[in-house]
Amino acid sequence: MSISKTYQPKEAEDKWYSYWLKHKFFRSVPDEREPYTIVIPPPNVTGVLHMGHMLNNTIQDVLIRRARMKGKNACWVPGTDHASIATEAKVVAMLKERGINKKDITREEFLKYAWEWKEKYGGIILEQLKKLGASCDWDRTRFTMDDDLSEAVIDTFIHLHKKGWIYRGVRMVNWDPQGKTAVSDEEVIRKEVNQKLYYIRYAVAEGGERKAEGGNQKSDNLTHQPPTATHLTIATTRPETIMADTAICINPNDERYKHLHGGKAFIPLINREIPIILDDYVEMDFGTGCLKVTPAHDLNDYNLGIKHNLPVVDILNDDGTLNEKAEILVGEDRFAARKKIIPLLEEAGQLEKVEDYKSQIGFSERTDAVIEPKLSMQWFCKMEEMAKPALDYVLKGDIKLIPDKFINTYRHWMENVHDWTISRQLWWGQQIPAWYLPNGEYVIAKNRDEALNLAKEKTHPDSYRDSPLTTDDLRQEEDVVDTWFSSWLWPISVFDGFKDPNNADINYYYPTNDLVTAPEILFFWVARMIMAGHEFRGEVPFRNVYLTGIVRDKLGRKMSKSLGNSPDPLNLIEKYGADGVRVGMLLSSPAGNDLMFDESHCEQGRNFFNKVWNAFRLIKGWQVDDQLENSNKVATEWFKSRFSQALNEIESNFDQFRLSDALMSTYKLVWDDFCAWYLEMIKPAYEHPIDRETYTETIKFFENVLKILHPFMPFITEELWHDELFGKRAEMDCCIVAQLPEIGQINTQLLNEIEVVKQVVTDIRNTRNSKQISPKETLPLSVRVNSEINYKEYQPIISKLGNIGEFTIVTDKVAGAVSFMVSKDEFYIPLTINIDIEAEREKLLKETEYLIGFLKSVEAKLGNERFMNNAKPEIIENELKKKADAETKLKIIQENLGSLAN
RNA sequence: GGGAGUUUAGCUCAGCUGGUUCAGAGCAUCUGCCUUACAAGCAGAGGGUCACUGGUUCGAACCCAGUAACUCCCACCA
Repeated sequence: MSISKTYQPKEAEDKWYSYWLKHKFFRSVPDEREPYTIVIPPPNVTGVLHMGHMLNNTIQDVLIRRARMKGKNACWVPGTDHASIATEAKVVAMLKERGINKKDITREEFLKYAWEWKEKYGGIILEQLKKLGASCDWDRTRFTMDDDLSEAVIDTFIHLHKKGWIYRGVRMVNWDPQGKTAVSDEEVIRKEVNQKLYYIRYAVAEGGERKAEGGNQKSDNLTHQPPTATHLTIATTRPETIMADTAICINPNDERYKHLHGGKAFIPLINREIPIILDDYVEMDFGTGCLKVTPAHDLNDYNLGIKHNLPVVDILNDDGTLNEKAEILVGEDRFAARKKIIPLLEEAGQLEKVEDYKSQIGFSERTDAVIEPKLSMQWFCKMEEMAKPALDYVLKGDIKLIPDKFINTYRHWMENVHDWTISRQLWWGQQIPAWYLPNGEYVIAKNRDEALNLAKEKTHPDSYRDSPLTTDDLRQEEDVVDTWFSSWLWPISVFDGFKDPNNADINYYYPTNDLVTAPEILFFWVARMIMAGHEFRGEVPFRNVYLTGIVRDKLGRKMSKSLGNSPDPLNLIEKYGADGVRVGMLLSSPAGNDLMFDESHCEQGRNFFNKVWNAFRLIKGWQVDDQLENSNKVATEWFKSRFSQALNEIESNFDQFRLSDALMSTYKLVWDDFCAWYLEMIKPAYEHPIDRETYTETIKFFENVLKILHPFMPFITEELWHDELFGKRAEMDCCIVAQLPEIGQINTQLLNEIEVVKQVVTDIRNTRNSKQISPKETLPLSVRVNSEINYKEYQPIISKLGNIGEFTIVTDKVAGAVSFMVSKDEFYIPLTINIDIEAEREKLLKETEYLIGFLKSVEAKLGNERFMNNAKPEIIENELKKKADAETKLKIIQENLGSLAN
C-alpha cells in the first residue's frame, strides 16, 4: 500500500470537525478544572467571513486549543451581533426588492420580516468559522437579540436611568441620512475629502438700511459685479445650506468690517434678512473673515447660535433632502442641491469664486453616508463616572492591553469621554423602555403594566388608584438602543449574568481570560465592556486584550470589498487547507501591527503540513527488528533536550502573546530539528530495519510533535494522531484533548556539542560542494581534537550524515588534505585528487586576517583602562575568553599554513 | 491642530537590562542535486551605511536631541 506523497486536507477536515462535534470536545460546563474563557467578538449577523475574521478567529482558536491541551476547561462562546443599522438597511433593501416600502408596514410586520431574514441568512458566518476549525462551544451560541440578552439590555437601561446616568434631551447629534438615525460620535469616521470652497456674496445694509440689491434680479448682467462695500463675501463648502443661515458673524476687531457692525445681510436667492453679529470666535485670517452662521447644520454654528440667541432654521429632512423651509430646491438631495445652487448663484451674480479645498468630512461607520449634524431629541448615557474605574483597571494593570502602546490611546479617550448617544431611530433592536403619558411626561419601566403603575403614581401621587389612566394612554418610545448598548454586556450576558447574577456559569467563567479584537473597536466596545463589567459585576470582564492589526494586501492597502483586493477566505481554505491558511495568517502577525497578507504565506503553511505528512510517511514505512541494538542513543537524547528547550521558548512566546514567534519556534523545531536532523540521524538505510527502542522513542517524539502543532494545525494533527502507527486509540483519545508534553531535562552540554557536530557535517557537505564530490562518494575523515569533545561519541552521526567511511582521531596534522576547523578542532579530509593548495592557503589566510582583526578589537578593549574600570566583571571575563580562544585558533591556523607550505 | 507609533537584508519581521564572533529569522534570490519520506523537497551560498545628523558612553541597532518619511488615533476652524 502506498501513501500519497501529499496530504489532502479536504476530507480529513470535514471528518474530524464532525468527530469533534459528535464527541462534544468543544463543549464546556463548569467543573473542578481551572477555566479558560474567551467570548468571541460577535460578528454582524449579516456578515460574511472576511480576512479580518480569519486572523481574529485563528488566534482565538489557537489560544483555546492550547488552553484545552494544558488541562484547562476551555470555553469559547460564539455568537452574533444584531447590528441594528446594517441589518435594518439590509432588510429594508430586501423589502424594497419585493416592492414593500418600510413606511407602509407596521413595526410588528417589519420585525417579522427581519426575524425571518435573520433566521434565513443570519449566522452564515458561524458556519464559515467551522471551516476554519474554530472550536467554539456551539451549544452556547448567543445572539444579541435573544430574549435573555434583550431583557438584560432593558434592565440595564432602567438601572442606569435610576442612577441618573441616562437622560433625554435635544442636542446636536450625528445624523445618518441613509440609515435615518442618529449615531454616536464613535460611529463617525472622519476622512479627508477634496471639496470646493465657494465664495458667496451677501448684500448688506449698514445700520438697517439696505444699500444694494444683489439678488434675484434676472437678466441684469451682473455676473461680474465688482466687490464694493454694498456686500460681503463668505466662504463655505456647503452653499446649499445658505437658506438655513440665521446670521453672518464677523470678528469685532476686524477693521475691514467695522462699518457692518449692527448691520444686516441678505441671503442670496431667497433674500431673507439676517443680522450681522460679532464674535471673536471668527478667525480674521481664515477665508474672508465673514462666517455664515447655520445653527441647524453645524455644531459650531449651533453653539454660536445659542450664545447669540439666534433662531434655528432646519432646512433638511431626515433623508437629507431639502424641505420647504429652504424655499428653493425643495425636495432635492443635499448634494444635488449643492450642484444646482451654484448656477443659480452665478446667474444672480453672487458667486465670487470657487477654490479647491480639502477638509475632514464625517461618514457613517455603518452606511458610509455623509453625516449631517442635526438637532434632535435623543437619549444619552453619561460616561464620566463609568469611565473612571474602567481607566483605572487598565492603568493598574488589572487588564493588560497587548501591545501596551494602546494604553495611551485608551487613557486619552477615557479622560475626554463624551456622553453616549444611545437612541437610534430604527426598529431592529431593543426598544427603549420609556412610556409617554398623554401630558408628555414619561416613565421608565420594564413593561406596559409596570409603566402604567408608575404613570399613575406620577400623575396622582396621593391617590394613584383614582388615576383615570389606562394602558392605552401610554405610548412607548419608538426608538431602539444602539447595538453597542447590548454588545457591552456580552461577556456577562452570554453567561446569563443579568437574569441570574449568581448562577454557576457566570461564577465559574467570569471574568473571562483573553479578548481578541481589533483596535478599531477599542472604544466602541472594549472600553464599554470594561465599564459594564465594573458597573454590573464589580469586576473586570477579561484579563488580557489582544489587539490584532488590520489585514492589508501586499501593497499595504486595507482589504475591502470595494477594492476587490481581498481573497475569499473559503477559497483559500479550499486551496491551502484550513491548516495551511491558519499557519499563513499567523506567520506574520505581531500584535497590534497590521498584517500584510500574501497568499504565499498560506502556501508556506501548506508546505509545512506537507512536511509533517512526509515525516509520517517515513516513519510509517519502517520495519522493526527486535534483535537490533540501539545505536541511536545520542540522537534520541539530543532530541529530548532540544525538544524541551524549544518547548521553553514556545511557552515564553505564548506567555507574551507573541504568537508568530511561537509558531516560528514550533516550525523550526519540527522542520529543522526533527525532520532535517533527528530523522536523518536515525533513519535506517534503505530497506533496512530499525531497532525497537529507537522506533518507540521516535513515535513518542512524533506524537509530541503532533501535540505542539495541534493548536496551529488541528486537522492534520488529528488525522495522523489516529493512525495505527500509534496503536489502537480509544474513541475519545484525540489530539484535541491530548495534554501538551511537559518540559523535561535539558542537557546543555549535549546541545552545544551537537551544534558542533552539525557544523562538522555542514563543513563536510560544503567541502563536497566546492570540490564537486558527489554525496554518494564515501570519504575518510580525521580529526585532531583540541577541545573537550569526545568525537567517538558522535562518530556514527557524523559518518552517517556526512557519508564518511574511515573516521580517525589523530594527534598530528594531516598533510595533503582539505582541512576545516570547527570550534577549536581540526578536521582533515585526505583527498587523492586535486587538492588546490593555493585555494587552501587563501582560505587560511582569510581566516587569519579575520582573527587578527578580531583579536585587535578585543585587545583594544582589554587595553582600555576605562573599559577595565567600568565594565562588569563577567563582561571582562568573557573578553578574556574570547581573546584566548582566538589566539588558540590563530595558532592552529598558522601551523596549518606552515604545513601547507611543505 | 494634539498625541502615539514605525523606519534593521529584495519582502515580512525579531533583536529583552547598551557588552558573546551582534547585525539575526522566515520567505524570496542564486548554485548544485529528481540522493527510495518529501522538487510543496534536499545540500550549500550570497545579501545590511540598523532612515539621516549630532550627542552621551570605555562601548550604541539599542540611551538622548534634532531632521526626514510613513502609519494610526483624537480634534468643531467656515
